Amino acid sequence: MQELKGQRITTQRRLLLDLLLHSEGHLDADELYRLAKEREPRISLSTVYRSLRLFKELGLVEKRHFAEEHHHYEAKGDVEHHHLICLGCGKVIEFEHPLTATMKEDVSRQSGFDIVGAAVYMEGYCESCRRGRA
Amino acid sequence: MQELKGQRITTQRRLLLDLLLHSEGHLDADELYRLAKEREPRISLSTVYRSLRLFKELGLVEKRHFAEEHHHYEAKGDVEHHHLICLGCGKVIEFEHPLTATMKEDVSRQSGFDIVGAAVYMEGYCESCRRGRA
DNA sequence: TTTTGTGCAAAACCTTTGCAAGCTA
DNA sequence: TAGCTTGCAAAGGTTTTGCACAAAA
Repeated sequence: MQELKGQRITTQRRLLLDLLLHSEGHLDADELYRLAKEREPRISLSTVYRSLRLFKELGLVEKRHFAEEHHHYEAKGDVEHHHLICLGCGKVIEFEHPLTATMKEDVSRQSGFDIVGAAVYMEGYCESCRRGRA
Repeated sequence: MQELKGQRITTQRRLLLDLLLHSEGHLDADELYRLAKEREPRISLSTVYRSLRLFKELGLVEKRHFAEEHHHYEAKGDVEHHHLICLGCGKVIEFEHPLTATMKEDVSRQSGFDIVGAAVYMEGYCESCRRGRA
């Protein structure tokens, strides 16, 4: 665990990072806090928030803003992936798409920005929710 | 102003919608509240929140979750556009891109979703911020 | 031993809600 | 007039912060 460049490696940080890496993704602060308490009952919610901010600054996790609610955090994987959210049941599906790279280049060229990240959110209704609504 | 299908047209709602339509977009609730108070000093923040929720339900505005902060609201225009945010100065640039349509179709076909909306967020550093950092 | 991180409690925010009074249709 | 909408104040939920103690380097 060299990942915390310069920052101290504490029991709490190791535990939280571990939970983020091994979870299926999309944890919010409170869910992470509850999971962490199972293994480390004295951990505090402030520590969870402070660690998440640190991890984000170090580029280890990403902070997502899904449709309606609060923030979700997800450990950064190798491939950039995007999110499709069902407005009916809230299910989140991840996908990749080759065109995002092209889009990034185009936007970068047109705007003069140095683009460091791109996120695509799509929303709609999944098959079962659509059946329920029809 | 037929836009409020069935809902009552009040001074407050007319004012808020007007501000949203004529602003350069990306107002948050508090900014909108301050603008509205200049013209209607007795308006309350609750009314702003209630109206924003209503407008959103009617499809008149969109709620955006930019990089770090709280929600921003933007009147829905004719063309779907996306956002590029400068991590240095916070500037928000809007852009359109033809490939999003293709992407929507692909994702819809692969997932079986009926996709009703797509949003692309990119972040990076604009030219002047990049110069400052170099 | 020095510096950084933690837990706790309190504060700061943003957003929603209950209720009596006001306004729209 | 009947019912929806408002303003106010209070509550709710999430996130941040101050401080004394604990842990890491």
